[in-house]
Amino acid sequence: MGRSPCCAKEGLNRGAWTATEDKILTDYIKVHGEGRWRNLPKKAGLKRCGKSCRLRWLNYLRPDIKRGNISHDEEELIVRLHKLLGNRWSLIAGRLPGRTDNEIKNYWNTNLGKKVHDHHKKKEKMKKSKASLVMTPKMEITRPENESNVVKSKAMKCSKVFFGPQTQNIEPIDTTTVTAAGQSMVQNTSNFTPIPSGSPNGASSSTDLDHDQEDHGSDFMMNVNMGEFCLSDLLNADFIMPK
DNA sequence: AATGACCACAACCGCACTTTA
DNA sequence: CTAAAGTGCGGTTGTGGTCAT
Repeated sequence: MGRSPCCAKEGLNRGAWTATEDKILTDYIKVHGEGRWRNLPKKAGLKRCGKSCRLRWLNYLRPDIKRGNISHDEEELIVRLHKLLGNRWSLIAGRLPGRTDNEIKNYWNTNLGKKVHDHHKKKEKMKKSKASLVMTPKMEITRPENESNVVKSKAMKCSKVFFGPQTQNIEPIDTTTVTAAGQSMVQNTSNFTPIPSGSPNGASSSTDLDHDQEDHGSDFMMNVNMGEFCLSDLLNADFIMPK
């Protein structure tokens, strides 16, 4: 089915936004509210594509945007949420008040991604040196680098919950609701089992990026009620899938 | 001082999902 | 029910700033 392009490219401004454009957009949204992005530029008198306006507003002009460095706590939270959710930046951003998906994505790509990657490499090295000392055949189950136990991003908004065979005794989770903003919500989060730090299976320290050992549930699809997590929970807990 | 490499981040693009007529 | 419009999301690119040579 043919689709008209989101906006005619001719005669539209591109690139960095000027202060005047910002002001026009902000004023317009203050009066008319968000939404109707496609028509917004025309009505507001902006020579911009609607998408561009939306992005500018969401990532930069919104009054509740928190600017400045990502704190250590936020960083830890991002790492954990990424481990859990993969590249679903909007969901991750939803747990970090004032932060945008774009900001987190950028931060990940420039900082955390590298950190985690390096960390992974270190671990691989250590594993290898250990393995060369004591080598048993079944230890050679390897997984591609960076593979995580997460639902693939862009896979679609999960509205169904699927557990692998080992989870059959789990009570069915309530159906999910998807809000207009695309945030998926699950009413029941009890299927996430937070393991307190220091427990046999848990990571020893919340500052440690090393959570590889929790590669449980690699074949599950589930929705997460992120609305019920809070920062402290996430910082003090690791996630495993129920068995 | 000039310039090339690298980094950070804003903005763009295309696809997929949702809503509407 | 279906097609088209509207919107959101994640990946990628472009650009300005900083650092190293």
